[in-house]
Amino acid sequence: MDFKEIEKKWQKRWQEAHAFEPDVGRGKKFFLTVPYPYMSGSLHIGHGRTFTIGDIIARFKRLEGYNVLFPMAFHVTGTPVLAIADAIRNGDEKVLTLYRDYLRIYESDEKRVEELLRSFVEPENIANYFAEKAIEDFLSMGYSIDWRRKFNTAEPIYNRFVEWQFKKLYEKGVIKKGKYPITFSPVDGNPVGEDDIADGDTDKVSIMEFTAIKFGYEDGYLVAATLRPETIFGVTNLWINPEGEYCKVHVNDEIWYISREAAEKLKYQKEGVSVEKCVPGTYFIGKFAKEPVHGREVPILPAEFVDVDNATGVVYSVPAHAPYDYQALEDLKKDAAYMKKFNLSEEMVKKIEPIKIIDIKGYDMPARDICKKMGITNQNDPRLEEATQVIYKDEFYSGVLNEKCGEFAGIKIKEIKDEVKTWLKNMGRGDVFYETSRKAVTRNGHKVIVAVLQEQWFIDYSQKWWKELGHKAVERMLFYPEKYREMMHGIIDWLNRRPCARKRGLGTRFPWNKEWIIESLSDSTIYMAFYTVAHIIRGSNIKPEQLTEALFDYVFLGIGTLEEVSEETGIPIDVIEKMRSEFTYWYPNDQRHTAPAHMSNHLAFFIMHHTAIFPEEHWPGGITLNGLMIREGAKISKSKGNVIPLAHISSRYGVDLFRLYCAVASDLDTVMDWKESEVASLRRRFERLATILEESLNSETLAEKNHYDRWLLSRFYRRYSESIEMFRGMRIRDAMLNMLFHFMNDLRYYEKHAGEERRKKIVREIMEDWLKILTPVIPHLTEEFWHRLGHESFISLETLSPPREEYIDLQIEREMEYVDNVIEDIREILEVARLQPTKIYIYTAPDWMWKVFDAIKNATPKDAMRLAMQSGVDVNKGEIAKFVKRMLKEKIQYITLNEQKVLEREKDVIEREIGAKIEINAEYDPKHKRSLALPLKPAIYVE
RNA sequence: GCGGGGGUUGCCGAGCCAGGUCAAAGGCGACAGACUCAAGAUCUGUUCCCGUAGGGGUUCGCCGGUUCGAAUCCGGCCCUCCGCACCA
Repeated sequence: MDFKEIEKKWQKRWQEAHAFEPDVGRGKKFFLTVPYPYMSGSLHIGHGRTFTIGDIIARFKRLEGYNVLFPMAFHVTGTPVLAIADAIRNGDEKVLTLYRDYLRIYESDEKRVEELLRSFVEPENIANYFAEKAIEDFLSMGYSIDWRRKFNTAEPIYNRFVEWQFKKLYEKGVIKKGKYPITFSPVDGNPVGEDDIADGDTDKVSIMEFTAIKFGYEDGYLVAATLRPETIFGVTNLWINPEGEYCKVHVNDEIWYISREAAEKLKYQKEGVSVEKCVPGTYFIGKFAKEPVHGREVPILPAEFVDVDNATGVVYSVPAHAPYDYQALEDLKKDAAYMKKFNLSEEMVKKIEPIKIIDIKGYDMPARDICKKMGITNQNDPRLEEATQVIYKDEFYSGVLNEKCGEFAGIKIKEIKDEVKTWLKNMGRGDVFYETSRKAVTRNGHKVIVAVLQEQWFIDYSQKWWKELGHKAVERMLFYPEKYREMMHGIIDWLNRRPCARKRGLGTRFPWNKEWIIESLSDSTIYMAFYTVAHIIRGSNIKPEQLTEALFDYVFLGIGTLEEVSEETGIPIDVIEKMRSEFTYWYPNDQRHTAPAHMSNHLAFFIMHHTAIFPEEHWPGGITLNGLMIREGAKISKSKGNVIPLAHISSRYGVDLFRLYCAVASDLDTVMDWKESEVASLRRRFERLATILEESLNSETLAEKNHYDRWLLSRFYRRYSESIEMFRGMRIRDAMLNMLFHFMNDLRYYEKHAGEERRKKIVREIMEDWLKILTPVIPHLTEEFWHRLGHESFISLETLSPPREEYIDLQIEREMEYVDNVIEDIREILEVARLQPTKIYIYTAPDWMWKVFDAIKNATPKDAMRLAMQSGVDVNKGEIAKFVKRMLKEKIQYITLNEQKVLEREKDVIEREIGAKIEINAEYDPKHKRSLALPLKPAIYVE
């Protein structure tokens, strides 16, 4: 069979017939979405898993009789394609090579490749080209998508929709403006994300908030930074790096003294910062500054451990609780020459004693204790970092501020930290200084600092009413796997304010400030609603400017009147009515299927924005998720060179085979490994299926049914019925394993007993039902056979037949199981006893045993003996007791069965399997085996 | 750090949520046999250990607990994977 030809044929026929373009109002509906892909390149098999599962769900829902809408669009919002276009314009060889490779997936003419590549200097061209190719890819995968509704997120009509969304959010009071710290590259003049930072993916850079504490000094403040503001009560001195350079900085109307590096950073963190002059660190050493709490004069001392490029470059010393401070002070006290170098009075330095301000069990003077314990003897010992961590943790969780801390005395550190911070700020002596969690540079080697955006726009998710709505929605939704429900509750709790606009990128301009572009995740939260009307907007030639707030209010929220809206927009009443009815028919989005990576951003926003904007009946119905796809154990990535484009699936593997692999290779929730060896063995299985189906095409059905037929039909319809339930419960893998692997094993078993010819007939008997249950996963093959059977309709649009319960016959299945058990027992005996049989005798249990068995069939082990004795059989009590004990031990499940009859019937089969003659219940019993027989477990004697 | 998973017999991977019928599905691999000139495909059987009669023994990350009984429930420990805000 030419699978490729079959694929193409049916894809074309579906398209020509507009098979998957559903209209409003045909019975119960199901609206399924999968997030649109970002179009910066071609799609590969990793993406393919999610879309394929989505399509399988859509197709199964059609089988169940739903009117299914499965739309798709393209995401082009954001900066990546801009960066790519820039790189191409600048002749970046790596990017050129990458995109040349992408183009060669689709283009065979090298001249055309170069031509297209040159066009990619325009970001829109990249997005448009790959979006167009993605449609081809999706079509070639047999996805049942309604393409009439496609759009991309840079289109004016979509921009209007996003603007509307933001207006709605603004009305709810969740769009806000404020300051926000971000990682930033001063050289590039841009914010930097994880992707822009060298090793950012493996070694994350986070933003640390230091408390800057102002120590009175000359005409201003010497500003020390700390992560432990509560230790201010224990300050004994300040540390300055004598090798560093420090500057006098005007911060609005204040004067700060901080390191040169810190001054540079501060310019990006505060407004009104200017540097007056800089001097060497030595300039300050030996002088005094006033600590802010009591105004004590504390000396400024030299320390090499101070990093001028970390926070303000000024450190205040708390030798009682900070190991670095303790050790630096000890070092200094011992080094007379060093003190002399800086003209420090030895007496003054030696007088400095740690001030203990935190009481904690197990420590006398924490910093000293730990340095002694670890054997640290100088301030350059790298283990000081570890010591600091230990003390910090211990004090944070179990330390209590003591009487030296004024109003904060007696309170645990973890409860008081933030209050001390606020207290200092309110006194005008505390401020915030942001620093990166580690030294970082961009991929181009430019320094990364923390900058504070002064006028950042946010969506404020922190509001209580909103979170409550979010939780309520999550509670009502379907989640599969179920564990993600709890996770989503957690994410909603954690959501805070999120910047929603940036200065660069493609997308929608921010309605209240056109310099800003709405950020790419914030513009993709409720767009499923747009699918319901996109084709009407396009089909009726509605201009972007006609898409007013009033129009969308009417269509999506039912606010206003048709007449008013029609008058305002100039859109005919019937068109607006159509839009409104499309929306109300299709909404809510019943199921959204994607990957778990989207949980904490997109999916959370998806839920939250729906709850803020739409009434409850239009909130999302459910979220289903599938894990990542990897290849031969490795992550799929361009850099690894192990990418298989979706466009190559058809020729390299076959689409149905790929879809089948997606369905059965692993559960939805687990990582799926694309392994060539597994694919190959699945291919054999798939081709075997095709052969079996093909062989039955022209076969007659069975005129009369024997017990083997009844057995097979029973197995089939039981599996069929189970699989429908599995599909409903999103257990796609189990459903398919059942209908394919397990049922094909049944067929093999059947063929062994009933023969090949009969198999062909019985397959013909169940073929329509079999094809239907398989069609969501392997639509092309099933469509082909469906039509070869003479059907005119598309199987893709057929409805499942109800399982034929009348065929499900547990008795017949048990009988076969019984026979198999007998065969297996004989085999085991032959093997263990190493016998070459000449003849085998089988003895079934006597009638009285069956009577007792029947009496105790539902009994608990406790009651069994009593019931057995009361069963009224005329056998000696000891016999009965012995029998009951054996039965309890063997744990034989009760079924009614005439053993002798079944064995007689299957005699030929057993003899063939064993390769020896058998005799049932013969008088001959030389080894007295007959007495070992139990119901359903006959005694066996081999000669 | 915060949050969420997972550790099962050669490998992959079910089962564990609703404890017993679990030596534990299915696939792959391996071995033996049938078919074939041969190979491949297909089919049959075996694949934790012991066993000359259908039996017994030891397993489901480690330690302990609950129970008549635990891969399955509870507690602790070790290891591992994933997500974490301006990035689509």
